[in-house]
Amino acid sequence: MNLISRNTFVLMKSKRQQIKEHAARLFRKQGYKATNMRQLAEAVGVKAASLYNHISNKEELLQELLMDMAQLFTQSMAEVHSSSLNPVQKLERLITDYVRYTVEHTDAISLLTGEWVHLADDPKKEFLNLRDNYEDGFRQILTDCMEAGHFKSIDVDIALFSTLSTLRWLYSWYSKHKDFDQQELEKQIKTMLIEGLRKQPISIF
Amino acid sequence: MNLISRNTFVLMKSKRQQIKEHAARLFRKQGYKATNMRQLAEAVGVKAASLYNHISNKEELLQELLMDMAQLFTQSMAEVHSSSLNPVQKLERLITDYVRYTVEHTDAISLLTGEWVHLADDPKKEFLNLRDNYEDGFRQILTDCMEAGHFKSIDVDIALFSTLSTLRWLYSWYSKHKDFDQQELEKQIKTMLIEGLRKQPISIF
DNA sequence: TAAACTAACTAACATTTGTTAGTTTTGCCA
DNA sequence: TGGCAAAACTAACAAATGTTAGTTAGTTTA
Repeated sequence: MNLISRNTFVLMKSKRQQIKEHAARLFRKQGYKATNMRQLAEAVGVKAASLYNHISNKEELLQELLMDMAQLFTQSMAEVHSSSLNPVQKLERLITDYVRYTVEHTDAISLLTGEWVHLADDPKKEFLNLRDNYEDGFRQILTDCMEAGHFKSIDVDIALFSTLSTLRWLYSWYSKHKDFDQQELEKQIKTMLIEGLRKQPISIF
Repeated sequence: MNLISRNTFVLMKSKRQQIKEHAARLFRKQGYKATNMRQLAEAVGVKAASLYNHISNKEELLQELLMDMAQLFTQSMAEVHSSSLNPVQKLERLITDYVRYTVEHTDAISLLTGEWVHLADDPKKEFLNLRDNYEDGFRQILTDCMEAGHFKSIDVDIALFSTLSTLRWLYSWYSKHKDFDQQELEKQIKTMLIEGLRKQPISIF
């Protein structure tokens, strides 16, 4: 005992969490392979060997960062799936969640696009499995939107890929426009992705 | 002399070119940092030291692969810029070129998104400079489209980012759909990006 | 045929890197 | 205050990595 006095501040992040956040920032900037434990240690303000009092190895960091994010998306999809929203509303919710995750976890989110290749076989499978499930859920919702007559009937895989591309790249755009209001960003992305897909623009009604 | 007898086949690629292509494939699959010269050598069918008869160092490979692609885009933009097409036609041409480059140089194109971070300072600046110029040209054309009244007036930076996201991610989609006809892919991407952006869908006319 | 060049090979190098062992410091609580 | 656990430090390791040196075999040129 106890967290309060040991860490000086009541809500102070655990050392482990601090390490993960510094790791996310470095992995993003330099890539996982190009980031070494001495750099990470320096960022944390400690010697390299001391990191191992809090983590078991380097890959564990990448693994947890990726899985933490994957869990968020899995949860987002589960909530949307079990809701009673209509397809277009479901799509909007997914986009809202994606924008929020991007704003709240910019560094970790950025790792989702390319760094998972450095995972060992088993965690890689696990990660890709979650990602595939998310994509399948997304595809299903897009299909529902089309079948309900709300959207143009373009190839659903191309629509899916284009939509996810925009969302997956968002962290990069957001990093250069941190001042942009989150609500406004969310609205514009929805306009771009949803109204852009809609058979008839809302404005003509 | 001469290339013919030395290489057995008249149109045989130079060893240097072969190395670059293997490098592109490995850099894409594993990342630049995670690919070592012994792996590359094995892929080429030679010992690591022998590579240095054809290249001067590892980074040169990445540098040339990235610059080769950057030149393609720079040329594409220059041609479009000096053409007499209208803004929407210009946009279509950029998309056509992008799809073609992606199909013809899938591996090298994939490196554009993340691997440039591993360049040394000077080549990195050079690369990012070309990329920025391309983005500026693209932004200008989107702006022209909007001002000509062809497109919705959404934030041009968001439209730019969303469009480029789709194009930049295309290599990933294409890799899983190699059978998809290039012309058809081009058409669908245009529909998605251009008709999707258009104020009134063509279908209602 | 002799000289020159190309491109392969083996061996080895200096660094870098992730990680461990062993030790010391720190701060809480009895 | 003395004991204890957490967490820091120093030192060192084994492996991996990019690259160079020196050599050799084969091919082209003079």
